[in-house]
Amino acid sequence: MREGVMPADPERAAALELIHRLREVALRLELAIGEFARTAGLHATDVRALIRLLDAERAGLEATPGWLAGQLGMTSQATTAVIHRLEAAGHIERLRSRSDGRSSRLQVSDSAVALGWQFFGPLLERLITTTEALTHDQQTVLSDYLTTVAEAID
Amino acid sequence: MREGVMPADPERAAALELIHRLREVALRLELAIGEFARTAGLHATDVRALIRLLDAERAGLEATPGWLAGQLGMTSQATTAVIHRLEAAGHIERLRSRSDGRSSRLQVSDSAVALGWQFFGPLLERLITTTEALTHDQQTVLSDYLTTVAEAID
DNA sequence: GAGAATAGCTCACTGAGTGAGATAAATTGT
DNA sequence: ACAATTTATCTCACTCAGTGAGCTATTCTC
Repeated sequence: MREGVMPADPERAAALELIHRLREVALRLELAIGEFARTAGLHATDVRALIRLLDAERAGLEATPGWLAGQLGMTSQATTAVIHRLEAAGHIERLRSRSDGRSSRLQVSDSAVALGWQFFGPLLERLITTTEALTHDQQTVLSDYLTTVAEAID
Repeated sequence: MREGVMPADPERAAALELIHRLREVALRLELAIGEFARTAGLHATDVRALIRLLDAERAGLEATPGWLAGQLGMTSQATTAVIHRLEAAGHIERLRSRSDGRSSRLQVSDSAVALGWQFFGPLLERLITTTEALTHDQQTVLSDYLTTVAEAID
């Protein structure tokens, strides 16, 4: 069954198993996002956009439509549509960028944050509990590993 | 800035940071899938379907259209379309299920595996190297954590 | 074996995302 | 200072992925 792809190297097999588990988590997160989108009357893309906008806010970056397009891996036109949808739903506000007159600053509204908190709150609490149960050293290992993986994907 | 969502509890803040990092990995994986889909002339959904089918094969499960629909979080009609696209592209084969005459068994073709290996191979090798660099204990911590997280999401 | 439930499909439709091209602000060259 | 170029975003027309309604065939239940 698919020889050549998974040779009988136990170390390698264990590493693959772990990577598959990580992918499994990624996939389930994506499904959760889709489910949330459905309950909120949004699309998965819209939710992903909101998440990225909140990330930008947390990191202190200025979120512009162009930046968002890059984050979503979509064209600027599609991103324009996403922004219009989110704006119409009252989930984001478009403020003028004072550094560049062509661009605009995107800001997530409090209502959107509350909505996300309502849906993802319980899950997040569970995850926090799970994470806090780890020792500081274990958390460091995890954090370093995830950082390395994120860079490897890019 | 968004008071109340992230209180000044250092333990909690560290846990949140870690969870955000995990989400970051999930997001980048999704982007990589989208990029692969584009180069292969497929859609992100199609690639996700192939991944799930390979997962099923690895786990020794019989992958039916209905099962796949559930895995993708989509309707059965949309899944039918996905299957038709993948079948037309020669990436999967439809075999008759002998346990249930209404259903069919989906099997990923060798060409699709080769295609995926070609694109994700280098990334996978990097990830394996990163993962193998960990001690056995560290791998166990990671594996357990990821398993718990996956269950928490469900 | 009749009735209910289940697995998958076709059809008609909506709308998300793309390509081509327009507009307007910023940057560069002279 | 001002024309030429580049950059950031948007509009328009179109394609096709995904949904809802409803059909057929097979399996399960009594």
